Amino acid sequence: MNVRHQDTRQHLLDTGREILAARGFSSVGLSALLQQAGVPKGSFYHYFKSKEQFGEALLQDYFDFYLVELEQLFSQPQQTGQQQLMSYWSQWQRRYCGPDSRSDCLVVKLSAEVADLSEPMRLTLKAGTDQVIARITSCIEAAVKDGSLFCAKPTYLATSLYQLWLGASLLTKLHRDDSHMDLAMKMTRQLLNIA
Amino acid sequence: MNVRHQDTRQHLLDTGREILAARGFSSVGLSALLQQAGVPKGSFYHYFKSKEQFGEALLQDYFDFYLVELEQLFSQPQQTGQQQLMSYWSQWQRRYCGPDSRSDCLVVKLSAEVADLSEPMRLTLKAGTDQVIARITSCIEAAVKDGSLFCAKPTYLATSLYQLWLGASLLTKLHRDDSHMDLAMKMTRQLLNIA
DNA sequence: AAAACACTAGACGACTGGTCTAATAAAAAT
DNA sequence: ATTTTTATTAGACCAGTCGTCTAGTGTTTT
Repeated sequence: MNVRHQDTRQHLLDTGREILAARGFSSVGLSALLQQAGVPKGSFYHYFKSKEQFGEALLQDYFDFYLVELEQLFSQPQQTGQQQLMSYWSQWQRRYCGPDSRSDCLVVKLSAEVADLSEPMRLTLKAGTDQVIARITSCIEAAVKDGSLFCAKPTYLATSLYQLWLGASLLTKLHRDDSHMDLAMKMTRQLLNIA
Repeated sequence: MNVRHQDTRQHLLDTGREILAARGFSSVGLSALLQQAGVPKGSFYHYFKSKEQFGEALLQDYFDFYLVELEQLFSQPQQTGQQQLMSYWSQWQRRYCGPDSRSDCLVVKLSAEVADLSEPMRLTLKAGTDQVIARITSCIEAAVKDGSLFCAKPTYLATSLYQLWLGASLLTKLHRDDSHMDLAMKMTRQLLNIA
């Protein structure tokens, strides 16, 4: 395994994430990607066997990163489970607001477009979101155990909250303001019984 | 205003809605649309000045139709406000399930893709969803008045529910099963305090 | 009967799409 | 040092993109 090989490959994935998060999958051509990455066009098919497989790898890479980040957030020992949970939603809220309106959540940006377009990409998104929800669920369970939260069905709560924030993010893309994120936060507090 | 003029134009919009709901905006070429509609290419630019403006008209047409449907649902005098509301979510649930997996909700399908691509289309989607949420809100208000529902902030509730169902629909596109719709329905009942 | 208008036909241009083959550069092996 | 193998790139390729344009067909209106 050449190190430069991995470098270029990762560089393409990083650049791709940036562009796809802003412009979607179909409307981004390989030439745009390669030009921005500074990689010659001929090289692409050396690193990926197709654009679709590139998208799949990119999503996988995204979730790998996302889940590590989530793990860090949910394993702060000095915080209660409830606090850990809330810092996740706060982070989501923060990222989707402000003037840098471009969201970087690939789930929001690509799910609808890609689900009917590519089975491998759809399955990667499905597996990734399942893992995220599962991790949120286990954080809720921990919060119940440490007494910082009451919840009869952690799975349901985690899934519903994730649904809520996805929908709110979609509407934020239409509105370009904080209102839907703010409301999602309000509703989240309510569902978690936080005064 | 020629009647045949409106016919062909409407036929293009109908065909477009079908195709865009399945394949998105960017990945659908005019030729595919025109071929399926049986309309020659030369005609397209007589009715619409660009693909973008076509998309805008299509979304407007979609919301016009959707809001009429919603109005019918919410003006059944023999039903309580709560029942009217629930039949809306039931309809949403029904449409997104079953083996005909292709959802026909353009908000779910196009919002993320189009928001960063076309300002006119983004604004049409924004205005449309705002109207839908407003109509749901007024249904909730009616339900509060007729005593079939208790709710302190109808706007918040309507928006949150819409967010929830949007997110659930997105995940349904990834999963291709009923689970997320079922859960959204459970959570909806809970939020409306229905036993 | 003529002039005006509404609509259709599809070739065309300039360009971009993803993909692949053939050539080069680098590394390993002899 | 020379061959063999591998890693990487240049650019051709053609089908497809959106949008334009001219020529022609109908249909009204005058």
